[in-house]
Amino acid sequence: MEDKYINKIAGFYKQRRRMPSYAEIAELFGFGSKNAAFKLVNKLIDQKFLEKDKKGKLLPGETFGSLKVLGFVEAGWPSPAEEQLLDTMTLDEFLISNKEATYMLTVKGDSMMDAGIISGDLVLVERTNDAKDGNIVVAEVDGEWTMKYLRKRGKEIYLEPANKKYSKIIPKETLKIAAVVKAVIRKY
Amino acid sequence: MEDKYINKIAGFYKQRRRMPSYAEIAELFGFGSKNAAFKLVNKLIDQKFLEKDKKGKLLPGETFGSLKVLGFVEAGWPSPAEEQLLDTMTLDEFLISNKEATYMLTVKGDSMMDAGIISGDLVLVERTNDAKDGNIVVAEVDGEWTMKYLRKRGKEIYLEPANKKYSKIIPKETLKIAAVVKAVIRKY
DNA sequence: ATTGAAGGTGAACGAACGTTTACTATATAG
DNA sequence: CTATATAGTAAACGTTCGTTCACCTTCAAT
Repeated sequence: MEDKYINKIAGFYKQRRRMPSYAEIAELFGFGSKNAAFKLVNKLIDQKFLEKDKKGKLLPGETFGSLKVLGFVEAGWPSPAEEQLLDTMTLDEFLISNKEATYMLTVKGDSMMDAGIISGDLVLVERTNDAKDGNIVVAEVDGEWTMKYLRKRGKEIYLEPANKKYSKIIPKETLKIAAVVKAVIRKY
Repeated sequence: MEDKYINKIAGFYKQRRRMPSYAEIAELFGFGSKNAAFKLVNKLIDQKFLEKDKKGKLLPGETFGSLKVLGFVEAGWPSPAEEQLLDTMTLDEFLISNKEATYMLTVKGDSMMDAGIISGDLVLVERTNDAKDGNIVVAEVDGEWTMKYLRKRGKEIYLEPANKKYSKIIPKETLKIAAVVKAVIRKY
């Protein structure tokens, strides 16, 4: 019932990238008075769709721009009543810890196939200097750029594909690690 | 140089989930005057870090909460100068078209392994009624919930795993498709 | 029939808003 | 040295802000 209210406000937020003022909410719903908007908003706050600053500014509530997270659905799909209890989250916060240093790039080739990374996938990588053994890294080895597992065996450092077809790469001259892979994303 | 300015403003935005006013920006940097903030902001707008409403309200600029998107790094890592030219995007917008109907759930089992979906992965699914042949779907078949390829061969409808170890599932009684998989996410 | 929420209008409040103008100090360039 | 741009203060502007109060319907419960 109240869904169409949040939808309109969420629409405003999506388009304008900020929350509307009370006057704007009133206009949005065709109210003649800001007070009507004010009362509406207070109800939506009770229902956790919106939040308010200590300065009175509106904020998107918890269930606003966020995803519903299910465990696995062996028990069947949750009913609307159960949905209220679901955890929520935003993808950006979940996947990205350091925005400044995070990049997205496209995967080519099949050398990481056994790790579930296939050609066309997107990877989120973070520029960092402390790549650890076992991390998947983007690196420049002897002048060529690749994405492989990083292996450290004592002093020996080399790269290893996740595909039996290929063999490990031991740097002859230089091995420069540019970034480590934080997440893989495949979109259909 | 100017980085610390955006960082502070971005910090405010992250914490408070809205943009600061000029008075708040002034306070943030220890300015005694709103005008100092005003001038600062105009410079940051020139540099595309911020944007402004027609009402004068501040908005996060294009390079604000968004990811830098690289092609593939065969050409090496972009220099700071080249970075300015990179495309940017937010994950949420990229992955989610219909927030209301999108859920995230955890994958169990290895039946979709050959499609690059392994146990522990997260999948973004969208509740919909028009699943097409070839889609990966979350479905209830004869009372059990699974995630498989959907196959339609004329009138015949069945589910097919992406793993040679398993064989296709032809529903004896009921096949209820709850959602189709839109994206796969694996976090390290 | 009376009461009492709900849901709306309309006006008013002080405070905060974005913006402008005028002025000062401090560098930097010619 | 002088001119000029830069970065800041300070005060004032009209507007919009969130909020409140008084009032009017409509409709359901008592």
